[in-house]
Amino acid sequence: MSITSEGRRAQIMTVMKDQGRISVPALADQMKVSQETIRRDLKLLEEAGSVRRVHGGAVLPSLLIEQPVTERLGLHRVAKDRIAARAVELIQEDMSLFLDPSSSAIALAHALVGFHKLTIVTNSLEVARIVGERSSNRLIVIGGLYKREDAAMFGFDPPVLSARYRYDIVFCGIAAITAGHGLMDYEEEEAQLRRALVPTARRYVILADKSKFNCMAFVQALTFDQITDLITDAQPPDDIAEALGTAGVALHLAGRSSQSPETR
Amino acid sequence: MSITSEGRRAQIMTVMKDQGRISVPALADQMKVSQETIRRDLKLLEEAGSVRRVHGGAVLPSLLIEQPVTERLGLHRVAKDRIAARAVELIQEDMSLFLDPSSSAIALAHALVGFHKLTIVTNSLEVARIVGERSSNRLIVIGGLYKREDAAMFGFDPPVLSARYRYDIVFCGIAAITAGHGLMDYEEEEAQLRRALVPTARRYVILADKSKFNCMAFVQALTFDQITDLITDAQPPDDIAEALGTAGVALHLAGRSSQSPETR
DNA sequence: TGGAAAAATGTATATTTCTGAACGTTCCCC
DNA sequence: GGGGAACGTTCAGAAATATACATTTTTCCA
Repeated sequence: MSITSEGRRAQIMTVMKDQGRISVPALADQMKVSQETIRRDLKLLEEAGSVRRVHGGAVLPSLLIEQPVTERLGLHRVAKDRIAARAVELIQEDMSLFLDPSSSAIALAHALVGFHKLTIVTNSLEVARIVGERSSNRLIVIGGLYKREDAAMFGFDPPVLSARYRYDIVFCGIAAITAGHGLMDYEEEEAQLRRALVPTARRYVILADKSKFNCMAFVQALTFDQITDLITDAQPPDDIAEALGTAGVALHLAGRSSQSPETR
Repeated sequence: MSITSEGRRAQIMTVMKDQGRISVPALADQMKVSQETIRRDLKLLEEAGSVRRVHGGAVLPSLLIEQPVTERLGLHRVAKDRIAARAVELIQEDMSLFLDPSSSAIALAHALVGFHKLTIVTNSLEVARIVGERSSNRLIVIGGLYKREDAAMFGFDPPVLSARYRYDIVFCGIAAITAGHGLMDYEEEEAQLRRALVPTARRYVILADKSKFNCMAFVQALTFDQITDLITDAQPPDDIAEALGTAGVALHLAGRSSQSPETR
């Protein structure tokens, strides 16, 4: 069947995705190798993040994610909340908004409870849940194939459907920003969605905490001149600030200062 | 089923989320391990914050008890769980299923965690959330305008999209059943969806607890000869049973017998 | 094409982890 | 306060894993 060790590991992943979990003896029997070899394979696959090892075998990591999705927001939660608060200042009743599947957009969704007459469009299951449960705004959900990593729907509909609408503001998160490469994502599908939204947006707002500056991701999603606003929580590096200025992007700093300029 | 201890704890969590509380002896009996092992599992799960231990067993921590749609599920919860357990018996790996936005379908969604290779299509946000979080099955969400009362999407897509697919089984709840009027809904949109699904279904299964018999609703959604199976928790009245028989609908009774016997 | 180095695999043994039973303690209910 | 059920602790056996080393296979350069 497969002679190389690499091929065997690929086979293991096939079985894993098929069954969700697998035991070492079962794999050894199936692959006609010793259990030790299987353990070495699983060790490698674990280091690659493809599986999670447990006593007796291994399971797919997705099966173990049990924390509520609200927890996943946790990484730069305070920063995202501040950014969301700043984003709310751009919103007025009766506007139509698009929220993408990013943790920043989830934070923003939470902050929308004060509004009642917005039209909110999203392909994020989490954003839909929050808006659907907690506000009286109009909600339109974009369907498609569900991607577990993003907790969102992709595939056939997003490009088609989003082109049907015109948004007063599109809110998107982003994986990475550099002066040279613009705005980047980790996955092509997300990048495609963000590009498809460009012509539909009167105003295109990127939500990005400072950890996104000057790191890299795989896919170039947007250039600076395709967006209109960037909301972040710290002054970006000089080269990025200059690129933003050249492209005419409005920079909003979210922080204690911008919360209430008055001494109140 | 699962040999690993990790898998057993995952199973315990499944039972927990299903029933809200569980006793040590019941779990030991169900998992075929000693009560001591169960106590160790519960200890670990408590440390992880997944359950709260009480004398005699464990309960879900109050924070994890969902209120929105699960509230509705509470009404005839035990019956719906039994019906879901019976419905699972009709399902096999690799099947394609449609789940509608009904509390019965939500109960069924919870019961699908044992499967890994299903294709599940739904326009219910709640079903999507459950399937998306807790299983590795393929999930396709139908988009549209969100209706708060149903926690589901309706409007432009359901009739179009559902016609794209062919389902091995369509599972639907229903508001009311009488011998004379067939299967009824409260709202036209739900009825439209259920009618639109008829030509796409190889098998059309209605999930209905006994409280649905001989009450009335506004919209006639389906006739008996449009469905193939009815799963319920009590023998229906004679006239309905006769109508089902005439239309060739298979009647499945879900009861304690088809469940694992509980000492409680 | 040898043939040695490197990688992969198998085997043996030590170590860790898991499990169940025994026994003493705690808690609940009458 | 007492009986019984539930709980925690400890220990030994079993299972799984890690480590060390021998053996085989592959690679690749002279």
